[in-house]
Amino acid sequence: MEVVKAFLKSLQKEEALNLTGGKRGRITIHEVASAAGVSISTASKALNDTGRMGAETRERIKRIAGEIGYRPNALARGLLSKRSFTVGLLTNDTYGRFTLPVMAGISDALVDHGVSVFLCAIEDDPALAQTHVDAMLDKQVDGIIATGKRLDRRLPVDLSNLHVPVVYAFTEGTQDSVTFRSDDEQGARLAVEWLLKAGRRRIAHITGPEEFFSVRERAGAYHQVAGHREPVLYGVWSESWGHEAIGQLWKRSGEKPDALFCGNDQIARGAVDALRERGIKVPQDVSVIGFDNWEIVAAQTRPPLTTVDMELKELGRQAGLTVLALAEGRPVEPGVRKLPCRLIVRQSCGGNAPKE
Amino acid sequence: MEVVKAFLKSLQKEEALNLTGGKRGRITIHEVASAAGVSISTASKALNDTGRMGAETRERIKRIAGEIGYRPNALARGLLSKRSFTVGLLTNDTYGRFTLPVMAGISDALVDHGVSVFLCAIEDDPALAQTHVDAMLDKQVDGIIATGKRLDRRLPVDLSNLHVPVVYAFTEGTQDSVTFRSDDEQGARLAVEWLLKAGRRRIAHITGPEEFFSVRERAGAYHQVAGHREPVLYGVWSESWGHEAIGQLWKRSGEKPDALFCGNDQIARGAVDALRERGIKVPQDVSVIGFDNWEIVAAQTRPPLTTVDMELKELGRQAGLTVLALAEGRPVEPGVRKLPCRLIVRQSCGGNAPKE
DNA sequence: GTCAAGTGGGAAAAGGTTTTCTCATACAAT
DNA sequence: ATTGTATGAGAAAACCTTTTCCCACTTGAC
Repeated sequence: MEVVKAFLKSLQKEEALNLTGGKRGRITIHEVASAAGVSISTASKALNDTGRMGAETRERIKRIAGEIGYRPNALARGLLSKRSFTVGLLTNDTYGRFTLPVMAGISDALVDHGVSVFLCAIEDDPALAQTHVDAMLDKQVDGIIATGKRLDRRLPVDLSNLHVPVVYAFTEGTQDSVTFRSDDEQGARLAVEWLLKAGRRRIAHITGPEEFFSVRERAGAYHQVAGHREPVLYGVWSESWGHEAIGQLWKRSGEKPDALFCGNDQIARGAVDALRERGIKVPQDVSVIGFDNWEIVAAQTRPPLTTVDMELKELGRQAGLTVLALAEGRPVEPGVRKLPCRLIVRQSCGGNAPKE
Repeated sequence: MEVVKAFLKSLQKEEALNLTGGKRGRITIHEVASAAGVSISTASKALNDTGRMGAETRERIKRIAGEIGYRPNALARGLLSKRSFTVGLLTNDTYGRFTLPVMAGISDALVDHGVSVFLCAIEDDPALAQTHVDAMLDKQVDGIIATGKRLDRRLPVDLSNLHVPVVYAFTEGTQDSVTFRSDDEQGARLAVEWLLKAGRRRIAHITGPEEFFSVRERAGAYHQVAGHREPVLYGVWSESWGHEAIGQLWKRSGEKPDALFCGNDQIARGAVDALRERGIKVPQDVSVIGFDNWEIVAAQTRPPLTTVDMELKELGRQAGLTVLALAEGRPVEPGVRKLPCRLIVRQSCGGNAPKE
């Protein structure tokens, strides 16, 4: 309601603006038409390469439009076409660790199509989420992409019966929706196989809380590939847990691990630090591999971490293209699409950098 | 006659709606009007609390609108009012370290006003930047906020002669524009004074590249408050530089510093690690203070870093409110506005946690 | 009984664009 | 000369709201 009030006020102000500086009033297709001495219909058809007209007329109109700096009003166009060339990105990942790459991918894929992206950060606040969704719907977004920080959690808002397409990326979607996620199992396999290939045999797995779906998936792949040689240490997603886990492992009797597969880069970093404090050399004595490829952590660790990248930008790109396809009415098969992870080789494992 | 025609038309539309499953075609004010048995003008006036009509008529229309789930089409509204309730955020900070808090502040301030935010990440690519700006302008944004990762650099695109208001936040603006930035001088003073208050006297300053404006400003404040007791070590913004700087300092003859004021949290972290490796205790032997309050770094350091927070979210909030004011034609004094920093007390300095 | 003022509500224009339909001209074929 | 057929271009409707008139009716006063 207060919105409307402000709106009234702004209308009054506009005249004042005209008086003060004449900044208002964009160039419309009417200006183009009258400058070219044609009707607006002809101008429109010329600019959109539709309709029939003389080639030289078309060219002339286009030229004039360019010269006077005409740009079509997307609001008017959207009103008619029911396409706003706008999508919304909804996220509850306040920190942006996952959202930012996804966002970059979406934007990257859609900017060529003239689509802009509303970013809405909702912090697990259902009311805020609903406010944002309503605002986007009012603005006639062509679609919504929901993203989060966890594969097995929903956003705190129901997106299932909207009249615009919804695509889920890195968060749990509804039945019959399109969902993009990383293939954590494959990523974990990549990591463990790399350690095996480096000749390591006693590979430990230090990871996050067991209730995370991706933790269980990665641990499963670890068990499968590594063959249960070492136990899995579940904890939290922090450096200090990585540090502490090394304490636990080295307190035990028997042979120590010669490799660590860590659930994320922060844990890996904590572990590497702990190993250094014990005088254990990475990668000579112990190889360490992380997960996430969070540059700020992985690249700044000494030595820099070899790690698994979930290719979130590519994930965002595909989510963007998919929501666009849906918006244009092209058919898209519903279901969960797993995108492969990629191993980023740095120096914490020995081994060589990848060819590419 | 007219009435009958409109009625027929609406009937047809409704049938079509029912056939397709009801997903297409949002509810418009026409539906509200016909459901309430009034004209669309009356419906509009009822919903906007304008015009004259019976109180019970107004209430009835509002109730019906609510019941059938009417939401006004922002495109149509915007076309008329020339306000889209949309602003653009332009950033070249790919990593999001600075942009994300700023974005959060903007969104936080504007969501109550029904304004949504386009996020455009341009990676120092002028062509990409222009594409995004054009797309936003076409979509009739009410204003643009430009933000970056450095106070003394411009975005690679000229925003000076747009017909929408532009506000700069954490990036260099043009003459006569409104610019928000952190008060790095005050922030640095805060840090050094805190160290002095903790009884430290030999305070070293390890910081980033001298060509950064904020580096010089912070160093200036350091000199002023600490009284030149120790030299300034300029380097790069990385942990390894912090690590190396400790090497340089401790290689020198004479008394060692008893406190470090670091140019950012990464440097501080590198320094803390280096000190620990030398068996020097933080904060008992040396107090360390960082800058940025980048949680992922500051909170995970052992011990967690006391650091200076630039209050970027508040900065974003003010930038958002300012661009809104400008969009509504309210007068705003141009110039640079410095926002105070805040000291976040953790454990790397001794001292107590703040009261609040 | 007429007039003025007040009240409740509607018709229509406006905003910028696209699209469908119609019209006018020219030219070829009959 | 008449019909038929391309061809080029314009008029008008449509998208959904808001806002500005304007009309019809009631009431009270003279």
